[in-house]
Amino acid sequence: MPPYDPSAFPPFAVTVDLVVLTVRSHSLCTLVVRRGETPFRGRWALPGGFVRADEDLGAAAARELAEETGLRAHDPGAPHPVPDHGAHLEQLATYGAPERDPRMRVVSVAHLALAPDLPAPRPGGDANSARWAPVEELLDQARAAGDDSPDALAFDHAQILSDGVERARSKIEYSSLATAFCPPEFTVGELRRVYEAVWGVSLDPRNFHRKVTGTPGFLVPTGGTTTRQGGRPAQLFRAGGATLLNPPMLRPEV
Amino acid sequence: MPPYDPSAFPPFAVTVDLVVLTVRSHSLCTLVVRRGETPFRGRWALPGGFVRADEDLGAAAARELAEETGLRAHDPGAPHPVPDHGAHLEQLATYGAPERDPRMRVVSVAHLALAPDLPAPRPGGDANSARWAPVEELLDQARAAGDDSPDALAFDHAQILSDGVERARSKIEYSSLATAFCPPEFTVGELRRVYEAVWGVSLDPRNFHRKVTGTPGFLVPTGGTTTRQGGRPAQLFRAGGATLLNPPMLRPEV
DNA sequence: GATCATAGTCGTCTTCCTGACGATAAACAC
DNA sequence: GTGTTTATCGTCAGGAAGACGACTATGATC
Repeated sequence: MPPYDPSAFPPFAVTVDLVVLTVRSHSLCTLVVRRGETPFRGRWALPGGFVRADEDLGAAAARELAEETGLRAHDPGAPHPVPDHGAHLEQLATYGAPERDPRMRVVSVAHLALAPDLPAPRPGGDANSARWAPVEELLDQARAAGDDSPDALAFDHAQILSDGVERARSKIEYSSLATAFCPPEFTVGELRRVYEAVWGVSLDPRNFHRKVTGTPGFLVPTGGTTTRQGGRPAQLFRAGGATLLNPPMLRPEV
Repeated sequence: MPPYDPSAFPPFAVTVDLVVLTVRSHSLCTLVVRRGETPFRGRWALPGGFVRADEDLGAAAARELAEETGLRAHDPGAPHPVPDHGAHLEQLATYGAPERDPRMRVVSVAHLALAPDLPAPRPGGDANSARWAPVEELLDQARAAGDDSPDALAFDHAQILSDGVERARSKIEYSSLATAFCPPEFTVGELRRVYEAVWGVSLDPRNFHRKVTGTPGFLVPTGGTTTRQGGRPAQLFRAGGATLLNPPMLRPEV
């Protein structure tokens, strides 16, 4: 089979960028790394890198995630849920404006990862340093200072982050995805605090408890209890097999 | 600024593929073109093509859509809705498995377009011919005959089509997107038949009427009436400004 | 022109879900 | 013990949806 005519199409570089979200001290945080190279040297950016020649897009995202955080990604397409507790990873969207990278044509396939609270990030790859930053802070900076401010994220990463956060906010409404922010065993209160942090609202503990325990297949009790949040001991649960929440959890109007 | 080191990343070709959906004679249909070139010569495929060197991804999708159907795409990011009746166009997902194209590494950014019923497609580009095919027929063939059957879609297009249909099915639940399948003025019954065709169910006309007319901003009456569906004359409506449907339209369990 | 078929529109009733909130339970700190 | 914190159960009113009856206005058929 003859190869394609190389003049028929221009060459592109393809990268993956990661929006890694977690909940730390009651606020939604994302992983950012400081760029050590031009362009945008010294600015914060989402972790990411080039897709290798024989690598699938999802595999590239999983590799970058492991390099930056040590997390193993769950493959949503796997026939059985992976028993150990890795991160949820899904494709978010693809960004390919011609001038988004000043040096050449780069198309970036952004991915969204949701992880339970992690120890401080281990710097790796081309990053001088890495940190968990509250998303509100990052997005407010981009809105207030403009994209050219030294506090703003590099490239179009503010847009990618914004899209990723919106995806997470809407997806926990109608799926069990919020459990991806929790450790393997968790209490109803811990799950409620995840919703509160992601949505930036406060929820009625009694109605929330009724909703999540009344949805078949959403939570399965492990039998244990814990007092790690203080107060009366709470039942421990694992995520059940149900992935869709029907009817959905309603996000309160602001 | 020095260019990137070319050895740091492998070259990719980037294409856009289109899932163009419409409702014809009470069933959900998609546009497919017959391939005139290897690979998969003679097989049906989704329309698409290479992204040009200075072209944004959305612009490439809009260009391909216009070439294949003559439709102009609405830009969802535009500050005001475009008054004329083009198609809804949005990015769907990106497919980049290393062997998805046998000749070289191709990453395809799939887009989803929703259009009102159109005249027979005009063949264009590299397609020998084009047709509207019922999606159930196409997907059943892929499932029954396997991907190597001559009836199956080329490349991974059965997967892309399946993802696009699922996106459309879920998105009309909580948005006013179903109006994109309708002409500029339409009746409640015509809108209901769109939902019925996309979901493959039948809906109660009375409850549907109550739901869509009771949601503020969803439909605005034009004052006219029509009897083009037979029976009692029905009020004509245009799509209102509301894009989100809250609470959502509930898809009946199968 | 009467009858019929077709489609549209308005109501009613029951059931389910949610939001608001009272009350009780079981731990810890002092 | 008292107070504080968190968890859990229960009650009640309001809203939305499913099921379905009733009526209306057109064109088609006899």
